This record gives sequence, C-alpha cells and structure tokens, in this order.
Amino acid sequence: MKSHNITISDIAKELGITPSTVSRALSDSPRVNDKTKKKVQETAQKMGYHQNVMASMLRKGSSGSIGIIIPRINRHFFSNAISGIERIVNPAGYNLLIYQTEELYQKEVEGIQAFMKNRVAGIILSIAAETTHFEHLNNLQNKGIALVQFDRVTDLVHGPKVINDNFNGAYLAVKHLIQTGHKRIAHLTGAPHLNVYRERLRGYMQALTDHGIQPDQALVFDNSITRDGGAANIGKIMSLNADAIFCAGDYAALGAIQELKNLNIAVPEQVAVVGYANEPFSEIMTPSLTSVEQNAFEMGTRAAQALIDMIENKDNAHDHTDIIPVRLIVRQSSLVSTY
Amino acid sequence: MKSHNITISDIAKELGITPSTVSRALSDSPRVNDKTKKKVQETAQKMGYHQNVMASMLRKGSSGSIGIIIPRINRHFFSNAISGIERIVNPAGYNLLIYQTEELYQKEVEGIQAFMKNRVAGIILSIAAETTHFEHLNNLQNKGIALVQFDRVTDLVHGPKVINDNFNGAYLAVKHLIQTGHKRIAHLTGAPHLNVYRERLRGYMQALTDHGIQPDQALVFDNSITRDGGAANIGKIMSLNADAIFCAGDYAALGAIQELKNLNIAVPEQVAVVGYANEPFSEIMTPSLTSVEQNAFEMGTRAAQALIDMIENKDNAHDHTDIIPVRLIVRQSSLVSTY
DNA sequence: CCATTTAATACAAACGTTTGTATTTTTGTA
DNA sequence: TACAAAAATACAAACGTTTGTATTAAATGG
Repeated sequence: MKSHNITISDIAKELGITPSTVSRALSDSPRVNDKTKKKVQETAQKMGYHQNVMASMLRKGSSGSIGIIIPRINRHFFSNAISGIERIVNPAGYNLLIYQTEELYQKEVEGIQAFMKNRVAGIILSIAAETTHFEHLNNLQNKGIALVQFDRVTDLVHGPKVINDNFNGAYLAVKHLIQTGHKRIAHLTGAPHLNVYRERLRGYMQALTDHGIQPDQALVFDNSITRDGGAANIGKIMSLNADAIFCAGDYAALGAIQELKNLNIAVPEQVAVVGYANEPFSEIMTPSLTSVEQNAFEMGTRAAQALIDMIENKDNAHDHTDIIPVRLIVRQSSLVSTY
Repeated sequence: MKSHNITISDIAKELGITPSTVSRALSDSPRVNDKTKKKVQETAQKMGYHQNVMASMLRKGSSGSIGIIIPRINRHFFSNAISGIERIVNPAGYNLLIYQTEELYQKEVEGIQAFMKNRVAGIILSIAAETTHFEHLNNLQNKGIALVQFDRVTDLVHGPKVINDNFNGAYLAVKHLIQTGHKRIAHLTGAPHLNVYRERLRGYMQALTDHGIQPDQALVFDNSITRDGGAANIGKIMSLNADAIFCAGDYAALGAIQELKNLNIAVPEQVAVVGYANEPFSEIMTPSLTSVEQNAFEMGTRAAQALIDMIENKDNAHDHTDIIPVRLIVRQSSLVSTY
C-alpha cells in the first residue's frame, strides 16, 4: 500500500549515475551536462519524484518557511495582510506558517517557540494586546531568525517595522470633522500601550490644537475599541455635549452608531461619527461609515519583502520603519445634512 | 555573532552521556532513569535548546505539519474555519501551512505539490471553483498523505468529507419564504458544478415542490453569486414577477438589495430576500439580511479532527461524510410588514 | 600525439535526530 | 558471593539531501 517515497538515489540508480549529480541536475547547477540534466528531470518527472524538503533544509541549515504571528486571522485587516504576505513569499519559494495569539501573551510566546523549533527563516509579528514585555523576541535575534514587526510594533525590539500612518490617519479624520463644523469631538480608543492607539490619539490631539480647539481629556475613552465599548460610552459622551466621535476602530463606531439610533439621535446631523480600518461593513451600513483605509494588503507585501531582504542579505541590523500612507474615505456618517 | 544552534549532542557532551539517552530523556522515554531525565531537561533548558524539527521529522519520516488549501483566506467563512482547525491542530502538536488558490486550478495543483514537498502529514482542502478534474488529488493517496475535503468537495475523490447541510439550509430558507406568503421565488446561485450550489439548488427545488409550487427554471440564475451578480439580475427577476429571492450567498443578496433600493422597490414588502453564509455585514445592513449560518468554526474543528484521526490511525479508507447542521437566522429582509 | 586545461561526474561527509541492538550497570535472589 | 534478570545507557545506522574534494573523461593546443 504505502509506496516508499522515491528519492534522488532512486533516480540515480535508474540512470546509473550518482545522487550528487542528480541533486545538481535538479537544481540546475552549471556543473552538470545539459543532456544529463534533461534526462534526470525527465525521469524525476516520470518516477513522480518530489524533493524531501526536510532533508534539504536539514542539510542547508534553515527551513524554507516563514512564520506569521497575529492576534487573529478572522479580522479583515489581518487576513488581507496575510494575502499580501503570501503574494511575496510563495513565489520566493517560502511557505507560510500561521499562528494566532488571540491577543494573549502566553500564546505569543508559544508561537515564537513553535517557530524556533521549526527553524523558520523569519517571522512576521503583530504584537498581542496583552504583551508588554519582550524577552521572547530578543531571543530570536541571536538565534539568527529574522524578525519583522508589523502594525502592532514596539521600539523596544530592534529590526524593520511596517506600520500604517496612524498619526496621519487620525489627523485627517479629525481635521475632516472640524472642517465639517464640529467642535467637541470625542475619541474612543484602545489599550494605550499599543503604538497604534497611542499614535491615533496623538493625531487626534494634534489636529485639535492645530485648529485652535483645546483638547478635553474627558472626551477620550480608553479601552473602548469593541462594538460594546462603542455603545457603552454614548450616554457619557452625549452628556458632555459632543457633536462628533472619532473611533480608533470601525467596530466601536458601529456600536456607537447603533446606540445613537436607539436613542433617536441623528447621525450625522446631531453627532458625526468616523471610524478606522474601513471594515467591509463600513460601506454597507446605514448611514455608511466614514473611515480610514489602511491598505492591509500593501502592508503585507512590504513586511514580507523586508523579511526576505533581511533573510537573504543576513542584514540583521537596520532599524528602518516603513510607514504606509492611509486614506480617509468620507461617507454619510460624517457629512452634515447642509451638503 | 551567529551562535550555533545547540543540539542534543551538545547536551550529551555537557553531561558526559550519549545523544541517544538525551533524545530519549527529552521525549520522556521509560528507558531512561528519572534522575538523568531531570538533569537532561534542566541543562536543555539552561543551554537554550530547541529541538530541530527538520532533523526529527526527516528521521521519523513525516512532517509535523498539516496543510490547508482554500480559495481565499479573507472570507469570513474560511478564516473562521481556519480558526477552528487551529484550535484542534496546535494542541495536537502539528502546525499549519496555508495556501490560497484564489479559485484557480493551477494554484490548487501548485499548493498540493508544495505540500508534498514539505511532506505534510495531511491536507485539508476546499476545492477551487475552477477545478473540475482531480488527478492531482488521487496522487496524494498513494503517497500516504491524508486528505480531508471540506465545504467544497467532490465525490470523485475518496476520503472523509466535512460539509454543511446545504440542502437543508436552502430548504429552510425557501420554506420560510413560502410560509411568509411568497409564491414566485427566484434563486441566485453559483457555478452549478460545485456541490454547495448544486445542493442548495436541490433544496430550493424540493421546498417548492413540497409546498405545491411548480419550480420555474427561468427564475434560477447560475453564476450570479457576487455582489454584481446580485444587482445585475434584478431587472430580469422583477420582469418575471418574483416576490422573493433566495440567494446562495450573502454578497449576491447584498447586491440585490442595493439594486432594489435604487429602483425604489421595497424590501421585504415587495420583494423578500434571503442570503446564505451569515456574513458579518448581514446583521448590520439595512434592512438586516435573513441568512443561513454555516458554523464555519465547527466545520474547521471537525475537519481537523477527522484529519488527525486519519493520520494517527492510518485509516485511509473510510469515506464518511460529516454533515454539519445549519440554522436559518430570520431578519428584516424577509419579514412581511403585516407582522 | 601527448600534455594540459576544462568539463563532467563520482565519492564521502555532514546536517540533527530517532531507534533497534548491544553493552554495561544495577538490582534481586538463591 | 555468585548469577540471572532487569534497568540504564552506549553504539551505530539511518532518514534524504547538499556540497567540498577527488577522480575520470573530454577538449584544446602546440
């Protein structure tokens, strides 16, 4: 039943040559004659040969896979980023190992360890919300495993990073709200220790002060990035006489809008809402949601390219941060009715 | 700089014992004394040892990874299924290789070949829309690579399958439309050679005839499963005096509803619409969309479990098809206003 | 036609485990 | 104390490649 996997030695025997020439023939080495190359490739085909990657990689020292660690795969942003990564990584001959942390520090450590055991050539990582210290990552560096950080990053770990322009995205969103006549703009955001939310908050603040509005700390709500978080804070927000809400995520914006509807508060007439991430539902909901598009696919390709460069040039040092531009997509939730 | 990866031989040398005992100690074999086990495990820890999986797997013959091939990862259904698969597969000590076909036959073949090279222990596959012949899969069987088909399956290839109850889902949806007073029910569906659409069509037909409605072939629209497909057929559908549309996917339903809105046709009052898949936006859109929930996560866990059983029992033969129940979620798009 | 370079192939070791068999050490018993 | 039985460990081969070095065959030139 179990037909033994055929090896280069089988091919060698078949042709009366030696395994090393077969190996070289298959990898198109200049050291072997074109005629034998052809013969080898043909019989390999005929005998149904498939290279044993484990043997190859054992000999060569590094695995042909790269690992990716993300909070969760069923988020539009991350699954699109994965598509981008795959687009680069597959043609380059690597394959993708995927690990979800579900935002847990413990699972992040486990993922790193699993990847070390598998001798991945490199890792693309987006840090879990729970993670606040980073020894598990420093370990990687001296193991010779390349690391690229992506979206959720920390400056406490060296190496290339690919992020989107959180500051500017927030700045654009808030500027837009101001220019459409809003003055008291609340901000729903996430865990403040994560760079993405810290930067968006900074953009929010800067846009306000640049336009002569004094920021009010009472209007900033941490850890309110979920749909429930969006809904839960509406009462407080309205009691503070806000006329707009800038949410650091579309889910919070969704929750906010639904709660506003429940309270019969008109969006955008009484309160305008802007989100972040341009989730697929943003365009579809009523009112459609103004949001910041992050270009996840592009971020994936950039991160993957940076990783491959790092692997193949063994260039562990450079600390470059690649900032992907974002784009504000204006929809109904922020257009005042006078338009 | 590049500190050489430490091996079991290093540990052995350190302790003045032999690599084989180290290996057995680390895998908790009964053949080694508890005291030495402890000593080995401690020094392994101390020296920062990480097993070289490639060497291990080369020796053991099979890799510790399982591969998954799906049309695309950024679909709610598939990314949730992956989460389910991971939930089973990681604790069992395997890791996940992921390959997207983008519905292309060629990429499906490539994926299979990449996985054969990697000597994956097994593959979970959801067939690409373009794929209509299956030699590349029959190949796997005699290579000893386990295969579980999942969602998009074909009876032309043996082995376990996990699908959702497409027939029943469609039946429930159409029955619901009939019971809410609809009589001329159109059906938007996908490529008829795919089991999922074939079965949903069958459920649609059966529900109609069971309730004394003569199916009208003119009301069935093949290859209209996209958002555009949903919108494009509305003119034709209305000219045929339909009072309801059952779509084999939520995107088609979305396109249909938006086009109906454009034409000022009231949903559900003039035309009721039901979708399939319960995409995240279905609940959010206006009107909210009645849809069939497929339980992707559960399907993933089942498929993963079936694969692991198959791998570990070497039980290649059984042809069981696991049918996961579905659930109709009734929302506004199908409730007549008289309620 | 022989010497010499170059092209083509063969040889052999190595990557880091695992595992069957052999050997040594310990334990138990008469 | 001697001896068998059991426990613990050592030895060595194997998994399928890759790759540096050695060898043989072919080509070149005087």
